[in-house]
Amino acid sequence: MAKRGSLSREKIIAAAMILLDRDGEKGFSMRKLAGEMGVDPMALYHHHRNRDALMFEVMQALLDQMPLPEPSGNWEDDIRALCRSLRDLARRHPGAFRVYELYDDWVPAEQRMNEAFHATLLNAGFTPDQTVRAVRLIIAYTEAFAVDEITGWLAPYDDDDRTALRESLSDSEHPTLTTLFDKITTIDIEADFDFALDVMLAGLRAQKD
Amino acid sequence: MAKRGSLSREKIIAAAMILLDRDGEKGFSMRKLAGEMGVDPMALYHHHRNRDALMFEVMQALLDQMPLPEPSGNWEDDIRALCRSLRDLARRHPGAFRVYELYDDWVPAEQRMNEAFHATLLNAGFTPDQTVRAVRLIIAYTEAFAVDEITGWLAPYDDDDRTALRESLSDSEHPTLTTLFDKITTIDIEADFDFALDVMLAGLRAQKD
DNA sequence: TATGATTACTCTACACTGTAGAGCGCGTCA
DNA sequence: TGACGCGCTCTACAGTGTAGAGTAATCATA
Repeated sequence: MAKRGSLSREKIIAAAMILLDRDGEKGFSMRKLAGEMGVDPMALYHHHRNRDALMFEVMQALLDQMPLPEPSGNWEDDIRALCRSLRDLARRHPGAFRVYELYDDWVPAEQRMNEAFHATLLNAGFTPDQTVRAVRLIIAYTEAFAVDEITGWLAPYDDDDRTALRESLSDSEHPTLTTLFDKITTIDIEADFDFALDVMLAGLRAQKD
Repeated sequence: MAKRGSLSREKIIAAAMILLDRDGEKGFSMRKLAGEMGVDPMALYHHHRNRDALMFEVMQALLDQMPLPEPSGNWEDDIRALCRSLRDLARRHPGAFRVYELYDDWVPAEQRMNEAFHATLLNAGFTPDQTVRAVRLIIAYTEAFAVDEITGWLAPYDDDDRTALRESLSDSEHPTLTTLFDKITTIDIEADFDFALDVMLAGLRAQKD
């Protein structure tokens, strides 16, 4: 039997996060986590009601780790910084972030981040309606981008992917994709992210006037 | 024993799609599908190598059902129409669409849609780089929006959600969210989608010059 | 220090997943 | 009629989450 103090809510949450980030969301199981911690699977249930409850705590811990950059006075810079911080969080904890994205209630810990986004835009002079809608757009995109990034979707295509794509294209049905083949398969992820932020911020700027 | 001709690749795909849309991605299982079709679970494996292979076929069928609106000559209208068509597809097949979103290779059938998006922007005068990046932005957002919509994330908050949100907010730590409470909980989904498209298109327009 | 209560853990078991491998019977062709 | 093969079923296994009962270590009290 494992030592008495070997488990605690916090230790389990921390270990779950490590396992998630190492083996991915699909690779996670309660039994595996218990094995990792040298303990019987059911021991975990003494500290967390069930798997979902544990995942909820992991998400809280995840979101608590997101740094909120200090407001600079320039709303566009601030939005950029917030988006980068969110994206970085996903890269630091890809597994936990995936869990967060798959979860379909909201997590109280997101309110810290939400407050920052909303305050930035509202203080910049956007109307309440614009603010709320703009935040939904920006966060939805940034999280989608982050998920694409951590699942390897935005890495430059390797040889297998290139030939697979080539074979799925017919010159007659996909002339544009054929033309753009090199651009599509060579991904500059930083430029992509910057481009998207530029577009959204320019669009928002236009809304103000 | 079930009648001989009761199964076929296509019938299984169609039945899987119906089951997915009815019970959701989590509610789907091979055994349940077999039960639904009045057949032993293993019978399905005679027509599809395994669950993943079947899901792949479902995604193909899904994407083949997406109508591509005729180009109008106005690139902004065309992008709007494509985004609406993609969103409508998700609403018609929420379960299957969810599977598509969770899948982490691409599906050949998406190339039809990709071609339309890329052609619209390239023909509108965007550079190849701009075109490729803009399409990634637009599709990433639209799909994220569609997922949020079909998972109920963008429905107006009910009473339970409102009180839960209220309780997770503290006036001192979340002054902006407290101020915006009504706007946040009253979601006008059509206005949201239009707003996001307006912003992205305005941003893209600005990139052209 | 002895005794009882509580707490932290383990064990067993169940219902559910996907799917490998063998078996069985109908339909078609020789 | 006989043989063959295709389409389906049966059984079984390893994996999942987790309920419920059992056990042992610790703490509280006398």
